[in-house]
Amino acid sequence: MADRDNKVKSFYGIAPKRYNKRWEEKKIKLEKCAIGFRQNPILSTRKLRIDDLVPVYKTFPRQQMAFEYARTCHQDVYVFAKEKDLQGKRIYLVATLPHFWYNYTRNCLPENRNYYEVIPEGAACRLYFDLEFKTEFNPDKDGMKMVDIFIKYVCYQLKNMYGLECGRKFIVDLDSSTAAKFSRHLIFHLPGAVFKDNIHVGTFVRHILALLQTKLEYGSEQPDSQLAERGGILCCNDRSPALIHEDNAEKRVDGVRLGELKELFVKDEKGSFVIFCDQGVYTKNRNFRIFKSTKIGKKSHLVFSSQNMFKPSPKGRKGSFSKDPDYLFFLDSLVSNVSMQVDGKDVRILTCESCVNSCKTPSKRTAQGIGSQVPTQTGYEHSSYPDIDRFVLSVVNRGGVQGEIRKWVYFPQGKLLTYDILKNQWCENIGRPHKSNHIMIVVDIKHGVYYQKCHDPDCRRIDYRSPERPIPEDIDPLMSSQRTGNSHCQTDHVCV
DNA sequence: CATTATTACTAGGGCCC
DNA sequence: GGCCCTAGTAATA
Ligand SMILES: Nc1ncnc2c1ncn2[C@H]1C[C@H](O)[C@@H](COP(=O)(O)OP(=O)(O)OP(=O)(O)O)O1
Repeated sequence: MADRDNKVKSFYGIAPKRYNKRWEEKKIKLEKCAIGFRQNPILSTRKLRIDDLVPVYKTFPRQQMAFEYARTCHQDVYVFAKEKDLQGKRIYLVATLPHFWYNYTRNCLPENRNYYEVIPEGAACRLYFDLEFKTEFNPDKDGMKMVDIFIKYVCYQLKNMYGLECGRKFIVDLDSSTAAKFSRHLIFHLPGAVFKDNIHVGTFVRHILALLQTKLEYGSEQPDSQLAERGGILCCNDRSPALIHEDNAEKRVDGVRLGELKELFVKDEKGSFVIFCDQGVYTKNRNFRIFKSTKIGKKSHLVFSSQNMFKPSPKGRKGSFSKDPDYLFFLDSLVSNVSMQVDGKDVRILTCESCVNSCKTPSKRTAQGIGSQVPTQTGYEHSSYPDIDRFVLSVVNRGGVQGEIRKWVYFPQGKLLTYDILKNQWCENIGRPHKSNHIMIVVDIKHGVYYQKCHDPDCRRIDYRSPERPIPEDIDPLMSSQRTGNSHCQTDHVCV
């Protein structure tokens, strides 16, 4: 050991005097160099810092190629799409966020900022909304007020279905409105939670919007409305679902007046009334326009709206742009930029699955089949769920006829409550009432939905079931039991 | 060389009453 | 003729 120390010492030992002058010259030379570099920095626009990532910025003509490349990157890269022409053709870009931001803000003129985030199929993401309507067809609509009402309703449902407290300060609110079109993008930062992917977000959104319609129809004096649910899209032919009786307009669902909810409906180009929330933006690899981008050829860049109350937090942000408030805002405005840990805690993964899809298995599981194995409860007129009875009556009292409950049967195994209906024989399968056969309403309590079946031999042969529709969640025993009785495991999962 | 994913609409064939 | 199913096309975001 001592031997080695000596060797090191002699090697690094005091240099002979004759070398001192040479060192001095070198030192002066280096200092001159340093002054030169300081005056003419090589990286004149930007200094690379240790916190910065190795740059990744590569374009591809096909989305698939971009994702294949992204998979080979060992860093946190994102796929963006850039519009090439007015036909909607795109090129795809793989980049780390700081390098994307650098080129986006420094090398790209505002009119060329035609970029979209590609929300990857299967990737965890935030709750997001595309809210829009044409001013031309809705000259008197107050978009600002509508967004506030919409947010209140969504927050009510988040609390209701997932127990989450949300509000304005957790919501990135971006505006892209023009004289012709009111247009907003909302991105929710749910405290400690993200959705499993954007398909689950879509199921959640369609579910709460279908419930919204049920709320508006429920208790209406004019049940024979033109309202029609087509493929889950809220739509009616010629008028707003302003069917609320005065008595109900002041009713509140957790601070949202029912009378306000009808304001969320607008006229579209075909003259139909539709909700101003676009339900088409929840598909695989959906492009979603980003902060400071405009559609190609237009001049409506997404900027933070005057109503925005979200403040980006610089906590944990590193790199050259960590002090650029727009960059921090950009990071928080992305739908798929989520971390799985917040403050050392795992974030909840929210799911929302559609029963309509999951029940598509061709196996014939009839309500009767399930009930045959276990004892069922049965009775007449009133079941042990008076709220559900009332709801079923409201369903069969549409169209100017007064349906009645003849008999109910409860199948505990499948949590199905079936009602035999008198005096209303309307069957969706044939689009008109049956002449002699009666219909049934089946309430699936577990999934919070109902559908119609009937005793007609033709309908039975094909095991006909109408499309499932949600039952109002405030009379839904499932929702309350999930929240109160099952706190430790299933709270994140909702099947609708 | 190169948009993508999904839904709405349409036309034609087979089957039943 | 009416209804359903299917495949191909158009439309939409
Ligand atoms: N032709 C297309 N090809 C691929 N993705 C598209 C296409 N058109 C729209 N998208 C994607 C990107 C959009 O951000 C998203 C929603 O569409 P859309 O509502 O028309 O635009 P937008 O919400 O970005 O702007 P705005 O509503 O202000 O016109 O769908």
